[in-house]
Amino acid sequence: MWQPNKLEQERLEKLERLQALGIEGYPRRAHRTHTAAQAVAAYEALEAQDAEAAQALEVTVCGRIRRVNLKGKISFLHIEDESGRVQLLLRVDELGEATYDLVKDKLIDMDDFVQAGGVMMRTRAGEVSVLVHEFVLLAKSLSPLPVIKQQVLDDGTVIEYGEFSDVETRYRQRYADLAVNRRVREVFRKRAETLRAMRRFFDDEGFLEVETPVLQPVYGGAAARPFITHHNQLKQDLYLRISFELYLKRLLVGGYDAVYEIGRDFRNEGVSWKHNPEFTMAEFYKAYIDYRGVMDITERMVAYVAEQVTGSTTITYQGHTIHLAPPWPRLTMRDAIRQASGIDYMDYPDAAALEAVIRAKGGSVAPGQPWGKLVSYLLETYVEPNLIQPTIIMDYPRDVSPFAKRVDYDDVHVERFEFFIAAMEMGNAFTELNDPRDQEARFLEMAKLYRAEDDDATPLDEDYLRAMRYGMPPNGGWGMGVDRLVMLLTDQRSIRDVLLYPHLRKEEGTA
RNA sequence: GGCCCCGUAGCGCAGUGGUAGCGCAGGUGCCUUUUAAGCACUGGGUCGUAGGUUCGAAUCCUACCGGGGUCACCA
Repeated sequence: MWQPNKLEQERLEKLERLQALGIEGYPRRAHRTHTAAQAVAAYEALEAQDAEAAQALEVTVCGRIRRVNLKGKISFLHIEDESGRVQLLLRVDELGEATYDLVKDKLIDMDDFVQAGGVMMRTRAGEVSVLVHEFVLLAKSLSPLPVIKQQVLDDGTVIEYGEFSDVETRYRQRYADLAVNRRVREVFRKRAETLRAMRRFFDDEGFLEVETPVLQPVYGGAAARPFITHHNQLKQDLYLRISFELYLKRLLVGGYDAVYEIGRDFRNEGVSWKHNPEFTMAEFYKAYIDYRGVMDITERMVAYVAEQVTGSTTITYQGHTIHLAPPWPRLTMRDAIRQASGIDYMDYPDAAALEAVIRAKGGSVAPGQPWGKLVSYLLETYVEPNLIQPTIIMDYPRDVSPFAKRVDYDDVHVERFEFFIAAMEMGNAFTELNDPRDQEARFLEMAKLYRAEDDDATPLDEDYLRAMRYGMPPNGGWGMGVDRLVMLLTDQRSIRDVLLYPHLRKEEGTA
């Protein structure tokens, strides 16, 4: 139940006073001929040709009031729409007293949406403005937004005074955050551009965009705890997908050469600066290439998207200058770990020995973990934090990679790589296993390996094996955390800052 | 889940045992080219919640709620 505070009560009273004057607080219709940016641009273009003619440019603009400066019989308002801001010059002799007094008596507030019709002009101070002769309230704001003032310097840089920075309130009330913080709006514009650029890239490469089930009877394709839900009519438990992998590869059986999907995955696990329970994943599978082909596509895709979104393949992330142009260094996992930690894990072929040497070096790992997980621990601890420039780490242990093909003449490693940028794991890819007998064995092996300690052991997907038995072309597959790429391209430190509505605990007093 | 930090007016913050403050925003008045407009006057607080210690608590203690960080977890 809304309890209006003092400021809100004042605005409610203003709304009543407006209604008493016959002025609708939330009229049905609005009219606009120019965005703020278009109005200014149109005037400047005309002015460049003919200063006289420019004075006759009629516009009607709409937007939210972001600055109010009342000066007696003349007032300046700045309104903002998505395109930017434009100044309104209100004069009592242009508007008439009745309308002018709405502003002078502050029945119109900061944050209200208004419509203003008038002619474009330049003030004495030189600002392109609308000299208003028609002024209409479009929507009353009852709750004032946080106040941020800005100073625009001659070179166009904007200095902001006052802040709306409380992260909890910003995430809970993203609408207020967006309304007030222009830079936040910019982040989500770049997010959209990132997605567009990715789709354009894959489409141009001949991939088919597909959509596969979010609700799955058997989850798989990754190791994560799922969210469980239930279909009432079918009396069936369903899982929210943790990956798209197995559904996408079935499509290669179906005859598509190359497919991709961009969508939401759900993982019932911890929340952190790089984890959200639901997040955006991109995956592709392409027939007749191996993981080296996937590496090439990865490098080109990331460079292309960066170029499209930021204008360059060299970006700045949290103070680091990062070069995304291909080629990226490719290191085997064994070499990377050996160089960074001094440990050659091939010298410790069983889990107990590897665990012992990790402990001897001061590492802390849970006892009894599979060998491959210990190797992953070494990578995460010694290698990953230093991978600022884009780097491909390849050839992963077999027992943590149930969908990847073995490396030739190597019983330990599989053709799998992950790529890292800014010390973040961005994605994961393999030469995909397409032998149904091998795949079945790997499922069973994984179940044996993980059942003991993981309550989320990946179930065996019989239908996936059935699909594979019809024949699956050799293929390379790939998955990437899109949110992390957006973080990189927008220089944001937390995944929450690239999600419009990051997950938060339920607020007290709300349903 | 463990540990650490934070929660004071709409927003940003100060206040570490003795009458709750500042800036912006708000209200009233003045101002016909301002732009972080200006000038004068002025209202506004369950100090996250609940207990406790104390003559006295925003301040110290405990628990809880919410947030952030970090570790664990995330083949």
